[in-house]
Amino acid sequence: MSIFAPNEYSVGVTKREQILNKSLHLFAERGIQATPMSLIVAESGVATGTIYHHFKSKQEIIEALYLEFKKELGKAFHHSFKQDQSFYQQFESIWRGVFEFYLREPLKFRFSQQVTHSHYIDEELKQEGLSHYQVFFDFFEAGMKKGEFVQIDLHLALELVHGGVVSLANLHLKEKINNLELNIKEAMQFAWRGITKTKSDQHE
Amino acid sequence: MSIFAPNEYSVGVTKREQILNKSLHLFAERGIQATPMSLIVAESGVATGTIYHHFKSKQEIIEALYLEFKKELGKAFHHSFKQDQSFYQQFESIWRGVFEFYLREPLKFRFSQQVTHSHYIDEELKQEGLSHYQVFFDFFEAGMKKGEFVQIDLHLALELVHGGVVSLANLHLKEKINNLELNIKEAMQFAWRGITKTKSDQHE
Amino acid sequence: MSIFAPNEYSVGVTKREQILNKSLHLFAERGIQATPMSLIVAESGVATGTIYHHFKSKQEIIEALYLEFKKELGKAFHHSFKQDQSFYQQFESIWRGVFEFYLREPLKFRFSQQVTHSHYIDEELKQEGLSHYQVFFDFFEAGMKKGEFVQIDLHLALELVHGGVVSLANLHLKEKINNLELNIKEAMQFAWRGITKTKSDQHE
Amino acid sequence: MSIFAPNEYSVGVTKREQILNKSLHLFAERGIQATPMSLIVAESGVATGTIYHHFKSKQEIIEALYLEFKKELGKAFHHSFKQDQSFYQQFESIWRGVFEFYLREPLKFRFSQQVTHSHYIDEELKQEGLSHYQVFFDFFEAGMKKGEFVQIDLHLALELVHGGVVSLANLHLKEKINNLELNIKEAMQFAWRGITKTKSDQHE
DNA sequence: TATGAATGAGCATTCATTCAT
DNA sequence: AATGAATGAATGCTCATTCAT
Repeated sequence: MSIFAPNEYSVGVTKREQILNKSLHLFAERGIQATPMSLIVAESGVATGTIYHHFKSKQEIIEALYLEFKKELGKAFHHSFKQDQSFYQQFESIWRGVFEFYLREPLKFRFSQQVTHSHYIDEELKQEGLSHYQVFFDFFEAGMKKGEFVQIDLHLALELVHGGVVSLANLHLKEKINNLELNIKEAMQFAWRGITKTKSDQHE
Repeated sequence: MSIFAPNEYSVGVTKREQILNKSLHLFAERGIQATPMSLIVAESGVATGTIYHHFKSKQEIIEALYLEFKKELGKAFHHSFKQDQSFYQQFESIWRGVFEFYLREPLKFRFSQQVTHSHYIDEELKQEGLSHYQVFFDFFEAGMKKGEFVQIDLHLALELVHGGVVSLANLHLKEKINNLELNIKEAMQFAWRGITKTKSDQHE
Repeated sequence: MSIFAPNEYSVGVTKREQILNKSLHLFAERGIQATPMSLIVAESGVATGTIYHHFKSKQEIIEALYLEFKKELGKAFHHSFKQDQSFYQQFESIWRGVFEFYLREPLKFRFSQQVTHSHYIDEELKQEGLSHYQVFFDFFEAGMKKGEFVQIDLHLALELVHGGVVSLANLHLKEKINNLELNIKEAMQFAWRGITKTKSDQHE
Repeated sequence: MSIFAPNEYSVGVTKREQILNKSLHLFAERGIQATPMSLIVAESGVATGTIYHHFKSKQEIIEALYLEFKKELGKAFHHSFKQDQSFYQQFESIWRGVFEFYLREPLKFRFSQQVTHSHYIDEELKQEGLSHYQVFFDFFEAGMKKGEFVQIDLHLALELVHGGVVSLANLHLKEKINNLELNIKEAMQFAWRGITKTKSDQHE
């Protein structure tokens, strides 16, 4: 590839990035196991050896993508969080920040869903990712201390709230949602009601 | 196989069932793609040809297990539902019924988690499974009509409520939950608050 | 299969014949190697075991069909041969007899073509079939003795004459021949000129 | 592979050629269906993957060999043809050219016989090969126009003449022919008499 | 850094055949 | 005679990875 005749990939995109981009695409659309290295080679326009120059193995590509995803998800949590707001406003910021990240990066979202529920990433690596959620943990603990939120296991709370974001993103990306804005509000308030204390409708 | 010399598998278990049982085990514990047919052969104590006598392909085993799971999950919804009870009691029955099914059948639960987020089952087959949730849809619609539940897309409601059950089952099976009974109550009430109307803490 | 409810195969056709008929069909149309026993089972409406009750192996079915073919071809030679006719009339009878047999039984013809040029039938069995051509050998030898036919190796003569019949049958069955009657005459006279002595156009 | 340590195959023979050579050998001697890829691997001294690096499938090896054969047969037709000779001399050149090609390349000849009468090559690919025979078609048409040859379908003429070459080559390679030179002359003149017009011995 | 031919263990599947009923 | 579940060696092929250039 001459520098005088840059091809379609050469404009500021390194081979490493080409490989990651195409891998993400293929993993998300076809599934990880249905994406052989040879296909990544063919699609990303590099040679077999070049992939193995940048990544030790297929597993390492998966892990690189996973870590990148977790980092960006962490950012989505972090950036959308605004101090000096009401708990509700903070909650909404986080919820929307993550949801919008998923809609903005549907490939990364789908890839993460696959990886989370498969055996591609070992528990250890999954644990590492937890640090990105610190913002949520801090937010939720503060709410609990103030008596605004129910007393609940932090991890469980994260899963319950995050699960709702994922569910709506999933349904929306599958085009099963008609009125998106309305359902965003519903899903969000579902979680908000879930975590906040109410006096009346407690049972037992 | 004579009735006088039954082998270790012969007590009322057909070869077909042996194959399905062992496949479920291996899929759940090692992952589907990490389970070659040769391993199923070795573990289930049948010959290669016997597997292909009963199932057209590995894919067909996966689909058979998926359909079986969906059917049983449908039963878990159905059997735990008791008419002539308060909405809350009905809700709790369903929630607990499904949750208990997951704890009773952790292999099926794990297998379903894998399959749901992979490309092994096509959309069409996934749609078929929806019929099993009719009990929930009926229940939720009744609650909406009576003004007890929030107005929300039925599928979204199912996902939001079911997502909580899955989250807790997941954390529990990974031994991340200390006080199970307490967290069951919390997760359940998270969902109950989520779906029920409250007067005070609505935002906007 | 009850005697009160004979199925479509039972009218005077034994299972053995069903198997042979369907095998011939499948071998001719798909090729021998592309016809697994399981397909013969499915198409002939018998059980696997039944085939192996009547035939020791797939090879034995092929050989049974081959021998049947050779016998019928022998008959085609024999029956079409009429003594007390001119050499040309005898030649024409044989040529046409064989050609008509091929058109009457295209499946047997195609099967024989496959088998002749493959390794399914060993040389020994092929030799056995030669006895059926005795009629031709006798006819040709008589013609040579009378000085009507050229002095030529008998086997070669058979191949040369028979080859023309096969060529035309092949082209006709592939629908490459427009005017069949004309081309029959041409192909036949090609062979007749070939085997008969002429004074003029010998070279050297 | 260093030039200082060439292995036993490296003298100007690419892996691709090794594979084709050995495949031809095995196909011709054992039959195509009796030649598993594993045997080609073992005999050609390459790895399984290497075969599939050069050929998409076993079918593609067969097709490559078939096309190579057809091309060389075309050359045999073409090169042996000499303009400015009598029709008989042209005929003899072609006949002998093809016959000698078959004797020179018995493996290719046997392979072609197998393939021609099996289902390995589809009609379309067989049609493509016809272009190689143009020399014969031109020669024969010229002879017809000059009134030297009988009026006969070109394809049929090709088959009738070529069939004789094949018959003799076959018998010779099976060592059924004693005096080869004599029988070459006989078979050739059989065809020559067949295609040339004679005044006397026409019937009807 | 980059290339792509070469590798070979491993995979899903086929298929002729056996055998208990 | 007939059945069809069961067998397992063998097949064509895949695919992550290595290595010489």
